[in-house]
Amino acid sequence: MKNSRQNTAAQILESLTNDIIQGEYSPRQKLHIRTLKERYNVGTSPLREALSQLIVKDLVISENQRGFYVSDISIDDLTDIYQARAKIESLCIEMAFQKGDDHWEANALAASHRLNKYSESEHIDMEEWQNRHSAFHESLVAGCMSPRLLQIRHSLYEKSTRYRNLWLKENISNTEALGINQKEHTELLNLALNRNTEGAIRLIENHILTPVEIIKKSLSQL
Amino acid sequence: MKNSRQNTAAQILESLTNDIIQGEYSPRQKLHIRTLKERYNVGTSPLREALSQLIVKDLVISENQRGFYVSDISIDDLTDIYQARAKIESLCIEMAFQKGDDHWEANALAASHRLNKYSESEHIDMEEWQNRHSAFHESLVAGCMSPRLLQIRHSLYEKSTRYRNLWLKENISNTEALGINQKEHTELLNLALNRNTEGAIRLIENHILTPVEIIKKSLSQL
DNA sequence: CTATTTTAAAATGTCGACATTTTGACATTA
DNA sequence: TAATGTCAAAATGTCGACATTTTAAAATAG
Repeated sequence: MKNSRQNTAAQILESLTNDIIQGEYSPRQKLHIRTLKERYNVGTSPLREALSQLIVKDLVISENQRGFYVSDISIDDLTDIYQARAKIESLCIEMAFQKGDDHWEANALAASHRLNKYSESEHIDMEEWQNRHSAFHESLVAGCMSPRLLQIRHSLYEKSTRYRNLWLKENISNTEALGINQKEHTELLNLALNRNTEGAIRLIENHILTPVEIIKKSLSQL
Repeated sequence: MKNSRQNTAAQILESLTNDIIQGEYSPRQKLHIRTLKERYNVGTSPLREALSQLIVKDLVISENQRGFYVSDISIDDLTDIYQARAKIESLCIEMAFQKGDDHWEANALAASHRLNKYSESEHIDMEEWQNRHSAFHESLVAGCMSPRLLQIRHSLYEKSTRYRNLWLKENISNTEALGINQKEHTELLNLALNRNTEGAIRLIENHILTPVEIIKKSLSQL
């Protein structure tokens, strides 16, 4: 298998993005070209191209002649990202409430159902739950019909995921927060169907910002 | 002069970003590696690293084994970008009104003064005017104190500049729009000093969206 | 004459090599 | 002992070369 539809650089970018977000590499960690080449079995060029893209994505920084490092984290940055996320999500929700049509409602309803059913099931696989969870929220914001805002939303989500995973590493699987969430989700769906903008914004901002204080504590213990 | 503090890739990135935004290359134009190498006097690696970064910045797209192209433009994209810009700018303004302190006010006042004085001067250099203009708006949003939102704002601004320059190429220097703008700017400053959020948001959204219809017309004639 | 196949030229993406710079251990000096 | 200087090893960033793929023009067939 010589060629997939992606070139090597694009593949490495995916892997590296994932590995950084998942905490495979720690903040400020040096990313040695030599080591990465061996690990991902690639040459210099595609690797450096991927690292270059990660710079623009704010996951990596570089200093001339001193190589690449995983971006640092901080409580200030954590706060900033989550607050920006909350505002952008509100914005998308508000626009979706104005523009959303029958299909948007139907898709949100379906996504909510999929999340609900899985949340009530016996054994819960966290990854699958995450998928259905983000699918539900995505179904709601999709109604805003703005590719750029959705793109911004995604990039902020990626950055926040890094912080959340950092915290999850220490607190393996807390299923009790899940129940609380579930109520919020069905409530959010109803607010959407009733086009209750104010209520939805209040709820979603709270929904997003809730984890911040918990993660802050984990973070300040490092 | 062998080394500046920047490496070659970073330098090319600046040049290329500028050249694409300034319309040196047209939308959908093929970017031949060979040609670019000669034009910027660089080797393959740093050039491709710069192009890789431009992909993330949405100014360039690439197809595997088929090279790099300048991103396409469209009326839908134009509309989306400007509307997203208007919303983000409003958001920054709103937060700045809440968080802004005396220094923020002072800086805004100073920037407004610099813009005002230059707008009234005899001979106006467009580039200098642009600098003072964006400096004024930046002084206002700076009060939001959110690096991430300001970064998002900047990247949207860059993208919109490309469309505006596309239009400017056909309509060289229209100074009458400048007078109208000037009134809006002093009004915006007053709204800021009085923390009139609603008024400021209404004004700034209008201020940003005004050029859209004009650019649309230019664009649909291509 | 149009449509398909063949073929040569051009372009892309990847690799390894190399010059330059940084790093960090060791020696020298105050 | 602390501070500075020296030097070899390691790492970075850049280049040109090459295999593979795409492109587009010429040749062939229907």
